[in-house]
Amino acid sequence: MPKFYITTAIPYASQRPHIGNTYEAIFTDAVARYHKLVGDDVYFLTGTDEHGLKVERAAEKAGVTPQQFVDGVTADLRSIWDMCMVEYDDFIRTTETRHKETVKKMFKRLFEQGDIYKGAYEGWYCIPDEAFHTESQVVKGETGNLCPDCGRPVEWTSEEAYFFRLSAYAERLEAHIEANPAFIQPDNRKNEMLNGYIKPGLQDFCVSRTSFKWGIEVDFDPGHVMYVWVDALSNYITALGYDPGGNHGELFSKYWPCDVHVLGKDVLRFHTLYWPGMLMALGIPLPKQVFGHPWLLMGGDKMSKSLGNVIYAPELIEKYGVDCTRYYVLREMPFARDGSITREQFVSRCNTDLANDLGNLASRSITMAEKYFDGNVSPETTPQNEVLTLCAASREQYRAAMDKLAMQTAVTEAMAPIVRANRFIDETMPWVLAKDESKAEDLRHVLYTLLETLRAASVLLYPVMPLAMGRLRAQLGLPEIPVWDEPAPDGFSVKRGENLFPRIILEEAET
RNA sequence: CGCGGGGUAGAGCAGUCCGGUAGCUCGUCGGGCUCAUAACCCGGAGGUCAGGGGUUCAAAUCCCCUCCCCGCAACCA
Repeated sequence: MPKFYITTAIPYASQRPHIGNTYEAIFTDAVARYHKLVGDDVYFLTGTDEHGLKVERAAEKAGVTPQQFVDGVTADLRSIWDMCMVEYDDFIRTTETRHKETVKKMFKRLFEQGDIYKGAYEGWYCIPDEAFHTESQVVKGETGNLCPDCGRPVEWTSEEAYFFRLSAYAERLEAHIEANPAFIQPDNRKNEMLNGYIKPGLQDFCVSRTSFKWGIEVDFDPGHVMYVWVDALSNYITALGYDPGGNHGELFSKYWPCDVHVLGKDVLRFHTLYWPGMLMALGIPLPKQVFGHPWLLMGGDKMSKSLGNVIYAPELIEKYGVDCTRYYVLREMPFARDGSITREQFVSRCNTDLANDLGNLASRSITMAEKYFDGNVSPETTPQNEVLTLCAASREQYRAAMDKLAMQTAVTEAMAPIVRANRFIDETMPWVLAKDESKAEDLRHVLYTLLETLRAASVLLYPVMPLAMGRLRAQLGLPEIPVWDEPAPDGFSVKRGENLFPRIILEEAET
């Protein structure tokens, strides 16, 4: 049984995750569920990045300790992941002892072997805010540069800091990226990494600070705490029981290297340059693939608090259900280009695809099966027709797309037979066949075709909508959880239940 | 000369790599059906494919130029 290790990036625990962040977890979950479906030994890791200045500040503002603060954010995040039916195997928090202890050892080892060195971090420093800003961040004022946060003057300041010697790995990184076309996905991002960062000259990056306290201590140099990269990125191996001394846990030996790191396009750089650089330094194999997914935009705009256009998953789930929410983001997000969500688009997509096409097909098919055959549809011979041929084709297309992480294509392929089957009903007119007793076997063939189409779809769409597909399968008289090679049954014994996807009525006030 | 992504029917998009009667979804108009969640099925209208020039028998698609929009600052994936 092939193993499949997949991760999300770990969201920063400074605030509640919105639907865009949540999309990443849902996407990763769907991929993980797909791999379980086809029989892989899947390990799915997610978690939270809980250190750093912003958390320290947010906690202060909230009047709680940083630990109390991240405890709250992480609990909320986990409840959102649960509502979204994101079923991870492990959840790592960077404030956990198991993580911190390993990271300290890693940091020390990297320092001892010369991959981490002490230097100076320079930048524009805002004294009242106690924060550094880069040249591009500061606001140009009449009397000098100003803090982008508070508007007060900033000073060019230097601070002692440790750096990771990424420059030493530039050639190896470039060679690896060139030699492994699948390493960076989507493809166009590969050139961006090569041309935008490696070729102009890779800079060493800062891995410690002395200007804030909320971080993992550099134990051989009190006063320094780790700054994001070594701390956060290493979660992918600390969670598996990696040991810088070589005494790895069972999970690490079994699941590393990672099959795919799923993350947002904005942090692709850190995962394709910084992280591999660190792994090379530690002598660990690189992840097989890093996928930088596009962003979910609110209409055409970036989702942001300041624009006040942020949507959170719980709100959608409470109103429209977990299946619609998952379906929307997975169906709507392209592979390489930003997707979009608005309430109108959401409602339209769910009504059209789920209520009108899929839900209604289930409803009319199962109702007819009960009406004409008391729910037992067992034809004497197995029908063969265009619809069933399409089912087989869609299954292959779906699989090919899923293996490439082309979720939108996979979902669209899975839905194709549903649309075809609705037409099939009009073509065959089962209500006419039902009036002629000599056509009973024909009628059975029609209904079997419809039910079998629904069964096939329930398998493909299970990773996307586990709850609704489980319900559909129950109505079809099938086990709730499908397997990829589930054979088409000789006959169906169905029982109608609640409508799977009630139509959503969008009220004026909600738009 | 900063980098990148876009500009195709009212809306959202595919097609552009590998030139050959312009396609999908939604909306709209007309028709059909009655098994179904006012759902489903069929048909119509609607586009000088941002603009200009070039190559070609033929360009949304290849080449050159111009214009416009969106990211690359921030909370943020």
